[in-house]
Amino acid sequence: MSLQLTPVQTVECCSPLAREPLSESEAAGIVPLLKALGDPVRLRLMSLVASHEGGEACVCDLNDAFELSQPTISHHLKVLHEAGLLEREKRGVWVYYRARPDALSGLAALIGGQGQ
Amino acid sequence: MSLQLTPVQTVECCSPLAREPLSESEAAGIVPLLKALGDPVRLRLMSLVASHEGGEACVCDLNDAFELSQPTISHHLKVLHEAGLLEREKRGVWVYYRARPDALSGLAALIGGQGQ
DNA sequence: CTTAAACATCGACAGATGTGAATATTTACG
DNA sequence: CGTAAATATTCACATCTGTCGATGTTTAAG
Repeated sequence: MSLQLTPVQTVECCSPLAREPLSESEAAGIVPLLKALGDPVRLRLMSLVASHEGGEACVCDLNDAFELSQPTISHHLKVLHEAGLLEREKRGVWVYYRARPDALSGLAALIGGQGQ
Repeated sequence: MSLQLTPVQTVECCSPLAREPLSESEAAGIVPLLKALGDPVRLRLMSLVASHEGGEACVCDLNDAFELSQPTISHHLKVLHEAGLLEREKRGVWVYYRARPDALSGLAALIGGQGQ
């Protein structure tokens, strides 16, 4: 006779990434987020916006934080925006970027698990 | 008279990334991890190893999971290893990779905060 | 209408990166 | 020792990416 084992402790073990192999399409959905954050300027931009008072920051403020050209900062903000990490809002001549609240925590849950 | 406000709820608000702007050197320390995971093959490799029974996987198993050449997989494993995400152990002719337990959770805590 | 300021887009270029073919290295086995 | 298998390394190449200068677009002010 064959012994049938039911998977018990393996279900609630850890993060989705460590629970079972990511499919090709699952990976393709997460990679753009990691790639967007995998640049020192963009990671600092993300942190600057997220930690800024009111949860938003004007591009003019962000430009001053780096010794980079304005087009370069604009490019990085576009990448973060297209990845779904930053929201854009134009008010007058100024453009404000706001960190999407669930984007970072969602990514963190995928990578490291929310349970610990 | 001036009203002095003490920052109360702002201290334990959220992830380190959203609490205060990341310094240049802090970002430089985190970026290699995100860059290593910001590739679809490497993200799936990481997931394959982390979710594999025993927490480790042989390179021979990993090669079969992709339609890529053996040197390419070897290259990606090297990147993950040098980023500190995978441990290497050679046993006989085979090389086993093991997911470093705290690496992923540490990264997740930095990005999304461990509080939620 | 003209001008200036804030931000985005375009074009170009150097450097980084993913990939595979060829080759080297290490280990086990006769 | 000789051979085969598993993995790493080297080399070359096409593509992607970060950056900047120049220019375009939008908005406010005069």
